[in-house]
Amino acid sequence: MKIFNTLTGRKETLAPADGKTVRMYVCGITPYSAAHVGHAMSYILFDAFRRYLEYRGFAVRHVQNFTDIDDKIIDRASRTGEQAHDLAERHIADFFKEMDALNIQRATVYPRATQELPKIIELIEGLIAKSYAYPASGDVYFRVRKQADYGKLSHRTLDGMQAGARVEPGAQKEYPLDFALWKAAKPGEPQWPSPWGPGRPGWHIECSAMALRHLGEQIDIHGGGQDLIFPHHENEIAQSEAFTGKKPFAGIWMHNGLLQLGEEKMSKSLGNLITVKEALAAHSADAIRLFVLGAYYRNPLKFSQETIEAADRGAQRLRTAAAAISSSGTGRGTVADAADPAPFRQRFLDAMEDDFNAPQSVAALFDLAREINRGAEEGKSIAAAQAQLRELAAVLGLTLQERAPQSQADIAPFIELLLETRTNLRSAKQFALADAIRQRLTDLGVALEDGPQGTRWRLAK
RNA sequence: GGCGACGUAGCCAAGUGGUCAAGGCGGAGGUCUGCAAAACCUCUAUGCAGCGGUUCGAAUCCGCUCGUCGCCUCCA
Repeated sequence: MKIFNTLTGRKETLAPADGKTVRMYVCGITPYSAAHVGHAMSYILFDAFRRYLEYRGFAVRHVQNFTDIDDKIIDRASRTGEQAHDLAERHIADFFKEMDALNIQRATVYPRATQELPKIIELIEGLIAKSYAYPASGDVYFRVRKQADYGKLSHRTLDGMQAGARVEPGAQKEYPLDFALWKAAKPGEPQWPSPWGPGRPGWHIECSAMALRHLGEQIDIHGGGQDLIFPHHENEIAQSEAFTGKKPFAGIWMHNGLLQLGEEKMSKSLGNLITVKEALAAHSADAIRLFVLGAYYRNPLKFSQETIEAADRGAQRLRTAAAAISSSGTGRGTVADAADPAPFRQRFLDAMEDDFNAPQSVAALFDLAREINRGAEEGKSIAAAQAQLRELAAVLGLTLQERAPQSQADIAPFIELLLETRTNLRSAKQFALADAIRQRLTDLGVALEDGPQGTRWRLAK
């Protein structure tokens, strides 16, 4: 499988060291507020990527962090009067709930920054010992100029960055672009003891520590949104490679494009967001996943009401095909052969192998759906094709389940009673009454479809 | 100011040197149906922001112009 590597700017073959286990680190969230669809996009993409790797026989060790201590959390907590820790844990719990609802597989490990202090301190000490870092009044900074290849991921130079630097040079820094590994605690802030006094880790060091501790010194894939390339991932490389002396820290750097709402990226700081919770209230997980996977992961994607609704209908189309019944079941069909899913599977795989081109894989699924529907009309056997559709859809994390299964079980007998009555009315050519029942059910979100084998119903959306 | 992307049909979005420019949604017509829905069939970009250039051949490579976005500060 070939994957585009941000570091080299080329597609490269994914080849885990032991040939079997892919060690993948994906940057997680800072849990100070609700997750939005942009986060969902990133995690849906990496989830589908992981599912595909597993489908192809790789084992995946997937680590995703929580930055559960940082300025924003402290800030938010001080305003609400909540403990920083409680605030973070509350959002982490919500995050899990929402990711589960999106059918995102749990990572192997979810380390939290606040639970990795020993490793973080070990790293900082090591960097100081090698003079890659220096303490200054309780802070510790990374010496950016000490590393000749600093900037290689984001393809920048120190001079270029200084030109338009908006960073105000900290008084303690030797050089304006040096970044904090450790921040001295201000009064009242959460703090941990360290050789440089009480304080807390800087943003970037936690990820290096967690990756090193949970995956090893050299990992296969490091992923996240494109907005993390600089400074976050650049700094992670700097720290990790300086500490271990081994390059590359990550074999492939994989970055997803950002979700735009209107003409700007959806982000917490801009406040133009739709939360995952809101999205899930109105749309199925399949629809949200289809929306995300319908675009190439490295390109920006525009979110709009119209687009997500298109995904709703697309998801329904796939479900309908997966549940279709061949007309041969009625004895009408005469064709003995079966719909052949093999070419569609091949297209699906070829697309995924070439830099995880999910939109082309999705297109193959839609074409397979058409093949199934056509086969059903012609009375072909479609069971194998439907099994293939479900299997490949599952690789993308699509369930093809109708929504609201639990309430469906409860209301099913009542709906069926109504359908029975309506069927009798239709037999008696009482169409006005029959249509009235159908209309009322439609208004309540129950869609009816009259077919040669009787009336089928489903919950709409 | 520096760096990096992008601009493909009404909308979303693949394609990135050579049979027909994927797929979804929407729209038009048709088949089926008591009607509807679903499904199926046909159609919906002689053209890929604009202008030059390279090439036997370009949406696809190069240059310029216009427009949009991202990063350079927290951010998936």
